[in-house]
Amino acid sequence: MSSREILAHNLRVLRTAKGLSQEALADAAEIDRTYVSSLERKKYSASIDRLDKLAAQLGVETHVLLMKDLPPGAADDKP
Amino acid sequence: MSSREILAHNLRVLRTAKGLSQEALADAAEIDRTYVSSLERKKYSASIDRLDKLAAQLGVETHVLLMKDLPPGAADDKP
DNA sequence: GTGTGACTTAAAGTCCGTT
DNA sequence: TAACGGACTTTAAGTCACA
Repeated sequence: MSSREILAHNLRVLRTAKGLSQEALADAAEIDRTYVSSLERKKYSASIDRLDKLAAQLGVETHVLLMKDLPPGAADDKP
Repeated sequence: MSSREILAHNLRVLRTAKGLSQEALADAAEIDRTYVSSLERKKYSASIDRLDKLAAQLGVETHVLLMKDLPPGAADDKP
C-alpha cells in the first residue's frame, strides 16, 4: 500500500466528512482546485509542505493523512 | 512545528538508532547520498514517494516519519 | 462539483566534486 | 562521516480550457 493510495483515500474521506468540496478545501488551503483532484487520483507524489496545508484545513495532524486506518474521531465534523 | 522539522529529526534519530550512515541509508533506499543529508538539514520538502522508500529501510511505517513523538520501539535496532 | 489534457515554471532529486 | 556547492535532469506544482 503506497502513501499515494493512502493519501488519496484519506483526503477524500476526511474532506467529505467535513462536508467540503474539492474546491472549498483547495481555496481554504490556498492551493489549486485541480491539484486536490489530482492528488485524489494519485497523479502526483505530494510534498510534505502541501500535506501540512491540507492537514491544517482538515483538522488533523499531518501524519494522520498517511495512516492506513484513521484514528477514531479524525473524520468527525468538528470545527 | 512543520513536517520538514519533524522529518529531519526523526530521520536522524531512526537512522543513528539503526547504526546507519547517511550514505548507507541512501544506498539501501536507492536515493541520492546528498539528498538524505539535505533532508536532515531541512533543505527540501520531501515527496511521499521518497518517504516510503526511507521508511521501508528504517523499519517503520511512512506516517511514523512525520510523528512529533515516535512510538515506543520505533527506534529499536531490530532487523 | 469533478475529471482530464496540454502546457509552463518552480522545486524535487541526481551527480559531480571539495572541505 | 557529514556539510555543502554547482550544474544538471525529472517531477511536483500551478494555470487554463473544456468535457
